[in-house]
Amino acid sequence: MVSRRKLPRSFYSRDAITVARELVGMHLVRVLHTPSGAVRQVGRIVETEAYMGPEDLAAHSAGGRRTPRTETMFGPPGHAYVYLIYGMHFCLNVVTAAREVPQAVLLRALEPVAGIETRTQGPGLLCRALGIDRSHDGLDLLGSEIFIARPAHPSERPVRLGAGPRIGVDYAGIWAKKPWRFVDRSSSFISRPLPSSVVRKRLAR
DNA sequence: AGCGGGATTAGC
DNA sequence: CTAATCCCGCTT
Repeated sequence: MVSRRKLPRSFYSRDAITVARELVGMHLVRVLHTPSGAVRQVGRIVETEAYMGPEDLAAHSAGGRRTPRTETMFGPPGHAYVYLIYGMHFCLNVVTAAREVPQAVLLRALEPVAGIETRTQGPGLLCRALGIDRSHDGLDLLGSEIFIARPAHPSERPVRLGAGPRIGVDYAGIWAKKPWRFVDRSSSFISRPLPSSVVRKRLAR
């Protein structure tokens, strides 16, 4: 039963970098409760990004900025932070750390496992495929609508973790260069390949 | 009130 | 490379 493997609050009660690394390979589960039953979608998380809060200029919570939009990030860990970007796409994040510590992990891509019919390679596409929007902001990820679980069969393909700079945050100066984007290098479903310099560095070892 | 821009995507 | 599209955060 998947629910027994649902990640506990303690998993999210750590810094965003740690959570972002460990979320790669986990299963994101979306359950649509309809009058005629429940529809379950499952995707393997293959790409994440950590946003470290006040000091991280790439984060929405940079400088401790607390506004109606970012309020959820200041709340307890293990909840969904969903925002609208470019007037047309939603992005799903997982709140981490602790109350008053506005850190989060952006879920950037999934590899379909069950019930996913459209592309999930990119944060906007991921939300579109799972029907996630601003109405899910603040949702508890230990609930039954959206949650994350450890794969039922650990014997499946192992994660080959790779890291590189985060996407689309060039305005953040040195923070844009931190290797806080994590991908499963064994997956062909990430939104974009890691920079060649990173790959070269890894191969050179 | 008004204004500028964005943790993206698709299309030329 | 650029348009699309609109909410939000900050300035007047």
